[in-house]
Amino acid sequence: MDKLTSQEKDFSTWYNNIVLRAELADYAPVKGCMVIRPYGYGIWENIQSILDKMIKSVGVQNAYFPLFIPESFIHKEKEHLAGFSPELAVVTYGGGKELEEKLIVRPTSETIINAMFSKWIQSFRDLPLLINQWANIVRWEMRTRLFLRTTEFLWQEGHTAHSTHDEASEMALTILTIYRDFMQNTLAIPVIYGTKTLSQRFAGAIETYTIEAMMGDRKALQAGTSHDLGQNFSKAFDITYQTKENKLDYVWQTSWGVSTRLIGAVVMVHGDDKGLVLPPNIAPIQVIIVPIWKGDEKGKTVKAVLSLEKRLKNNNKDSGSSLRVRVDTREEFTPGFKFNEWEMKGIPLRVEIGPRDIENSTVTIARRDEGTRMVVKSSEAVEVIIRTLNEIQKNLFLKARRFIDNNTYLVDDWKEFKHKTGFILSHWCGSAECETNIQNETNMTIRCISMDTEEEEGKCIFCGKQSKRRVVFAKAY
RNA sequence: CGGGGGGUAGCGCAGCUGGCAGCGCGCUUGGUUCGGGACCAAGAGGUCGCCGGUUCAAAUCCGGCUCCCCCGACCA
Repeated sequence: MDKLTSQEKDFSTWYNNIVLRAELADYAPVKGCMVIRPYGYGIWENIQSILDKMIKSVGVQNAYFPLFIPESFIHKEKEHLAGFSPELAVVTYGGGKELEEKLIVRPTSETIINAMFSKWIQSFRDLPLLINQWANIVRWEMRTRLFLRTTEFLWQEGHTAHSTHDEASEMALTILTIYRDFMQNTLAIPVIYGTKTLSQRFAGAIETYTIEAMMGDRKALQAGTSHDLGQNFSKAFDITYQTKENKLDYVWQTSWGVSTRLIGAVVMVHGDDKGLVLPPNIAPIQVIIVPIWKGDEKGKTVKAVLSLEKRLKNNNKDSGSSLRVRVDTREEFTPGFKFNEWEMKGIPLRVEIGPRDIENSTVTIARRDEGTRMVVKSSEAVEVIIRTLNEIQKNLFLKARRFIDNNTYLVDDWKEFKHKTGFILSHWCGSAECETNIQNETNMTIRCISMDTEEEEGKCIFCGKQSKRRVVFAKAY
């Protein structure tokens, strides 16, 4: 097996190699599309199951809407249409005949879901209506990258309707908080969060909230969005309800989503030159046990290995959160080969049980995040493994946090601004013109107007006009 | 859409001054190994991206087409 291209040498090649060699995904026969392989899909399933519980915890229910959207629906909200029309896939034939009305393959489901909402919502008693769906969508992007931007991708999209703007706005922020917590606690990826500028707002929203993460090459990746849609869609789709006072009013709405892009983020935030590094909370395999034997020791070794596997799997079994463990008993590979292979796949912990361990009643435990090894008593193995997995989860977050901190700069000088890479906190006057000029000259965009920064008097980094707060600039994926 | 690279065994590639289609890894079988990518032996595996042309003869030369990847513009 060849060595990986290093991150340092070519981050993009490194990323592609990891995705392919860790068997997360493969290129599909259709341009811009990918096949998510079992190992990569296992990560997605873990993301789904954890995030799904969080979404449901605030009263949202799952449903499923069709892949096809009548073309006329897309035309109902004009900003939405303008934003999406360049990247739509359209079906014109079906059953051997040209269709009377073309069908759009959904690029997002606001239109078809809201068409249904207008049927379902009559009274204030029907509100709030809180719906989520796990689905695939299609956007005909010019340039694609595995997980980060593919023609078809998987995501969850939430769509809600409320009786007041305050309530809708609060919903959009509640979801933003859920996304932030999920990123940080589950994926171990620190994020900044805030609002998008007008020019980067979702097509049809009155406010777009975003969470942004920093990848290993210091570029930003938008990891999730939550939109305050105001009444734009309810007016376009005539979603009205009768108030307590017997008046007719339009509902206030939100929509929000995260996608399989998160898997790409995990790769680019935690991965290293040995391969993938997975946070234990989403790793399909948390512990890999590698038996090592010479000659006739096989029987004893396998017995010890299977016994440890059983103890790990039975731990906490009743609470449904038992450890995900696998034993690598393949005889056609040497231990050294297996070590490298499982490191490529990012397994958080490796347990080795060999002749020395058998003799001393110990096991050897190797951490993927720090590359360290320790020998512990067999009787204490389960306890140590659980504790270490927790430490790895925390350590990955702290390392990533430190990386962001070390690559975030307060910049007030234009020359300095142009030469920095990372998150740049600078003043901006608020004009779209400056935003565009800055992008043209530096390739950097405003990632978000962070909710964590205080108001502060200053001067726009580009034009020098008055500014009330710093915003976050970065080059982005 | 602009710039670059590429399509030859499952993967990575060589062969391109026409003349029996190769190498490494992987795969199969048997044996020896096993604490950081083991070794020996014997095997299996190909319409050289597609169409056409030149030639006694084309992976190789000529024309056309097509698909993929990377960098940029666009975007989650």
